[in-house]
Amino acid sequence: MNDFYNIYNPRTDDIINAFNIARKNGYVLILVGNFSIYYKGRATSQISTGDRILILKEDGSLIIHRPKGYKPVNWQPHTDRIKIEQRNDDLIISFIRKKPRETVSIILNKTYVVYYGKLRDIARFEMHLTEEDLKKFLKKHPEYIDDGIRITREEYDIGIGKIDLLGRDREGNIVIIELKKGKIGNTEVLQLNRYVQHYRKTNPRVRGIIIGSSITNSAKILIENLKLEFKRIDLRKISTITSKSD
Amino acid sequence: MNDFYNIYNPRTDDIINAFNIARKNGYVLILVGNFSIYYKGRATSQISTGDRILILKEDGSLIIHRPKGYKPVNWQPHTDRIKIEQRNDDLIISFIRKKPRETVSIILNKTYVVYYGKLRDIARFEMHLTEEDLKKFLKKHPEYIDDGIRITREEYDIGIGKIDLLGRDREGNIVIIELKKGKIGNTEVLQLNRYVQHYRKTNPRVRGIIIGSSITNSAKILIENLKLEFKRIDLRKISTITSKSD
DNA sequence: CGCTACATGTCGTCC
DNA sequence: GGACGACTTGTAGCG
Repeated sequence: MNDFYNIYNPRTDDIINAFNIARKNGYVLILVGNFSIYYKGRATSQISTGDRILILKEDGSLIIHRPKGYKPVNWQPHTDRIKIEQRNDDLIISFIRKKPRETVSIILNKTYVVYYGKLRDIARFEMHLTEEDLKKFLKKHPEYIDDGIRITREEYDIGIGKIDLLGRDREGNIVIIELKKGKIGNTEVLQLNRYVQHYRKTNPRVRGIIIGSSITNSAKILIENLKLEFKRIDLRKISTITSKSD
Repeated sequence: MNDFYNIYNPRTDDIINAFNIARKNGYVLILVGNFSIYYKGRATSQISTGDRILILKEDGSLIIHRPKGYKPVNWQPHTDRIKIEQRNDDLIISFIRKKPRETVSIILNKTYVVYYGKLRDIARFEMHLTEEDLKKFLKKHPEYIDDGIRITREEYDIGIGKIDLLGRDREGNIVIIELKKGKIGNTEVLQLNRYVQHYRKTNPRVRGIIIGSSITNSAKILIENLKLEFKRIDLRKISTITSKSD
């Protein structure tokens, strides 16, 4: 990282300059300062002055953090335009997004430090133990779902939604399988039931199986009422098998 | 902000020191450097070296950002323990969370800058145009839902979920109202239907009304099939009324 | 662009 | 602590 600039207690000019240079060159800019924030868009929000961290990334994503909490207090997944205004002693910076129309504005009271520079990161991010992995595993090993099940389709779009895995059991029943990595709740059961109902309109021989690592009591009752099935499968336990056989 | 420390091209000792001081004093720490990341927990992930920004907040929340994108590449909503190891020339820092058991580890290749200090922010965050606001408005002005509706309950827990607003119309029907600030999809319709079914088990005279600013085609069809109602209400348009009458 | 469903979702809130 | 639903959810994937 050759180009990296850092300004302590920057003057208003310095801050404006920093934003302009960062935007022009595709730099990441970090500002730590004391400011208030106003948001207007799908919702509205406001917060008076406090010490916060602002990050403006090279692609225009904006994240503002308070000293506590995982989530940013305000943000913008993408900013199309930045407007900087000087009003008396204040510096007002507005981050504008076009769709949906949303604006995050900050009124800078005091800026402790601004720094900006080119960050280089071309690495590929890899994640595992996702629902996708579970699906791939069960497609290869349907016997973990139930004996005699054959998978015929994957991510099958039936117009009203997508079926994770579709198959047949050895009695010739259609088997609709809904996967969840984690715990099953009512929402997930209803999602499966909707697909099952869709098939049962034309064919009564339909089974619906929901797969997850656990289930809530309420969902368990719902499953029984709707004549569906639950199968407990923990992806983390299976992962050892996967790494061996794959 | 009196205590604010900043180290360029810090040595390994400096980095260890910075983390220790930050943790001890409840400081926020920001590190910009080149490092790889490993995550193991509910899922697993890995990414090789690249320039990234790490923020460790005073409450132990950890956020690691790449130079692009709104979302952090890795994170930890809370870290219970930080383990720092020196292995050859590498510095390995692990952020450990107990429940769920998850670990984010970084292997530092190069650290450009570390800074840490006390950030003070006691302001209250205020948000409006939320579903909560919509609910309050409609409780006061049920005529916006339909003529002759009287609201009797709010956030009414019926065991299988919570009904946003419960009321009666002038024909004596029970009216179950589900609110959404934004667009209605199938999930929301099914949620409402579940509550309606629950009531219809003992009483056939039940109406279900779902309120939102718009609706997907698929959800519209589903609503008709299930004999439910959709009412378009845009909170942003209503907000002018609210500000006048409230 | 609309729609659907995932996510290490996180987070509040109520039981 | 578990369950449930909102969220400025964001984001990918598909038609």
